[in-house]
Amino acid sequence: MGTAAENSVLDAAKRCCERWGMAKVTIDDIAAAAGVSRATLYRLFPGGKDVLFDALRVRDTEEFLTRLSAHVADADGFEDLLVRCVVQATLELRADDHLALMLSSEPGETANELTVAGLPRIIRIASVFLVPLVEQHLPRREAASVVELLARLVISYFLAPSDQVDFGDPASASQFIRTFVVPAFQPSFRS
Amino acid sequence: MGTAAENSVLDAAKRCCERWGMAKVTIDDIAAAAGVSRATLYRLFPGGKDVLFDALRVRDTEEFLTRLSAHVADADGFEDLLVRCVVQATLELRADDHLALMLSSEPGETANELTVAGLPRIIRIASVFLVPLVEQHLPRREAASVVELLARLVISYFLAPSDQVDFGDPASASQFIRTFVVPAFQPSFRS
DNA sequence: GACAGTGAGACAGAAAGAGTCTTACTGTCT
DNA sequence: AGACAGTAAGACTCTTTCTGTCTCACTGTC
Repeated sequence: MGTAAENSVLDAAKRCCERWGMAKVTIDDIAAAAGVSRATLYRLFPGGKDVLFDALRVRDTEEFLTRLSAHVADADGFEDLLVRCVVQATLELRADDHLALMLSSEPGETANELTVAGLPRIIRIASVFLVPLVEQHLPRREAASVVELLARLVISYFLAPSDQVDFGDPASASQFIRTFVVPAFQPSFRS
Repeated sequence: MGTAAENSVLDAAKRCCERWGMAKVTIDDIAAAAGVSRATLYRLFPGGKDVLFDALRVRDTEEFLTRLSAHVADADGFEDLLVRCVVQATLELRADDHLALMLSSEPGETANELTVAGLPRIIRIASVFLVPLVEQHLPRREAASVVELLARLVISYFLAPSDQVDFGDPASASQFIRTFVVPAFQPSFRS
């Protein structure tokens, strides 16, 4: 529970993301939507990304799972959904965002505190199998309507380290990064 | 009826606008969504704005009226809808776009061929009187969800000068502005 | 083989965004 | 009344993105 102004900003950010998608939202959009000035927004949050980070976080695992299953029902299948989610999230998020998300499971947390075992399997699976897929089909950006969902899903997974998915136990965080994440950002992948 | 590539681009542009809103769509978005290169896109259309112009045009008056009435059912009322439309469209469109629309009722048409009498009344009134208003109150961008609708409606009005909608005959342009437009820019409306 | 059409992407200039800072306004406390 | 904190507006600089043009390599057709 933050202040009224904080909640106003976070709500506005959420609305903006729903309307335009995370990648298209600007600070000015959020500030205008919240009815606050940019100065106020920067007083409440360190930077623009922090606003989105907080706004899109799914703190309630229950809510997250509910939302997930709702979308699974719509999709052709679960695996298909996973593919689409991670493809889009990977294409939408920039490298530094990705790493930031990788390296912190909570906003204030440092990379050292990361426990790889806490990372949900979906990310690992997706990272491993999606890179070649994307390289092959390279649709860059799809016109899909799941773009926003993806980013939320990925973030949700990262921020719900306590959910019961077994990650399979890669040896260490750095190995995980080297194995799955770094390749995803090779030139050929990014096209 | 254009070529297959043209239609592909126009469809893609339409989808992009639906997803992100007209103001957020880029040439690269459209090209990627259409599966064509930027070079091809620029060979088919003089510029990015022309793509949107063609994509968002409502050629079929019947379709336009159907869409309009659908939105009227959602809105608080018809007048409210009009106000929101013009407010938002004015905020979204930049001045030169506005003028471009003012000066051509068909893509290839020159300004000289324009017959002012053919322009639907609401647009003419709104365009003339809204610009100074916006400049004064300058709320920049609003958080409304009708952004996309607006642009389409405005363009639709321009391109369907023969449609039968009766605007209730305000006594004069200034009265229309005072009655419907000015209140829209009061602080209470904006939050 | 000429050739038109295409995708990829380099490039420069233009536009928009991020983050900081200054100014002025408003309400509260003393 | 005066100090003071919080805020809106927007100027400003620096960075990023977008636009539109161009070149180059590839592909299929005549």
